[in-house]
Amino acid sequence: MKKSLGRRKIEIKKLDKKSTQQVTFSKRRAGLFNKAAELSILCGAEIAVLVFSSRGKIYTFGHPDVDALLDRFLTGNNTVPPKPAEAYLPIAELNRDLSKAEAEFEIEKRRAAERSRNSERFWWDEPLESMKIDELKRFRSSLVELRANVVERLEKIEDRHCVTPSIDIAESIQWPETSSIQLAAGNNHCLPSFHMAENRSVAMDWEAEIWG
Amino acid sequence: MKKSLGRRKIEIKKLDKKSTQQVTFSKRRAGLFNKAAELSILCGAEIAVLVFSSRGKIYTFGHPDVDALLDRFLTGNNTVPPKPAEAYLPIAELNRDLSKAEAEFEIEKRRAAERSRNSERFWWDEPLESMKIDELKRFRSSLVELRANVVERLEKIEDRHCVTPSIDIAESIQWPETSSIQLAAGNNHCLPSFHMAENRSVAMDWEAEIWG
DNA sequence: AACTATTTATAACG
DNA sequence: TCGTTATAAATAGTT
Repeated sequence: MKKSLGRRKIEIKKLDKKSTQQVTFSKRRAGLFNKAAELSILCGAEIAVLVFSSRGKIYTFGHPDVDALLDRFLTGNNTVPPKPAEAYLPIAELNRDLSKAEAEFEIEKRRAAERSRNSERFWWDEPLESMKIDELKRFRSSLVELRANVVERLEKIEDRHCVTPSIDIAESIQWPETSSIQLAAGNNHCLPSFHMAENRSVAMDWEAEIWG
Repeated sequence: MKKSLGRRKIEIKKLDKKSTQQVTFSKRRAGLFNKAAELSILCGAEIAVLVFSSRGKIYTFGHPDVDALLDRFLTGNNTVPPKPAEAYLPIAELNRDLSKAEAEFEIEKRRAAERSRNSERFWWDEPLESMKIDELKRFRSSLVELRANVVERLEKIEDRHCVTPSIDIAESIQWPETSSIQLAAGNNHCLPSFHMAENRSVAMDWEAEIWG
């Protein structure tokens, strides 16, 4: 007899139920750190992982040491085989044939910034094709964050009370050579409830607006 | 007939064979970044992952932005991350610019189509790894979700504003002060993974994924 | 870079 | 939060 249905497939989108999100956050954070540890051991890689929970709590994993890795990353003191110089050069330097496009893009970007400044449009309305890929990722992230913040802010207004943002001490994982991996457990605070839109026709209108 | 023995269990220790290590590094690094992306989306977490290969090559994953997260971590300024001022404009202005933005968006799309027709390759047309395509899929669904939710919340707020005039909604939702737009190009720490290049069919798949 | 047989991760539940 | 279980997802070895 079945004691459980077992694992079910889920869509990768923000979990609406806070309890589920909490559990999933703990489990997957542990899984992520474990994957990072395995990768570093198997391949001799050095890895730092920083995780900020939606409530601002920090969890880190680092081998051999988070701060050392961050310092190495930020100062560029990456003295082992020098990374390709192009990795930190402007895109325009990558391919001369694209210089014209690059210039166009820069101009378009300035225009966009100007428009945003004038409130003629919003940053999240920028044409997607004018962004490079990591900007797309940042854009997406901003949207997700925007949504979270709008919702949270509206919750505050509706509930007529303020929520004090918490500042938590980082729970860090640093591990000595060849030791077994320790995973820190953390507790989360409640998230503002978040409801999916029920008016799908409106959603589809929006979708059509963006995706044509 | 068995075409392979399938996955074998391995001990988590440094891989001795270089070729194996390289392949494993690529596979698991992609897996790690994917896990990080899923966790950040599912739980609204902000995550930065830095990976230094044994040869010193740097790969990073960041949500929403590696540099911003590192800065947050190092400065201990672990409050709610700053958002573009535009994200907090009065609600009344949210709807106003949509049609204009849509029109501009259409123009931008046509320009892109034109470039495409001329076989003018741009750096953002470079084919992506499956992982990044996956992220873009999630990006799109996040967009749709965001729009649905914004619309829903605005409708709710409008109703409430009529019923309970004790709170000035528009003023409450506005953010005090923020400076710059996030659209400006930052460092491109993920560049190594953008160098895959030269598979046009994949690029077209990616474009189709976005423009549907 | 594909392909599978397996191992590993994890969603739902108690 | 912890344990269980069934299932989804990742991936080691091979081609």
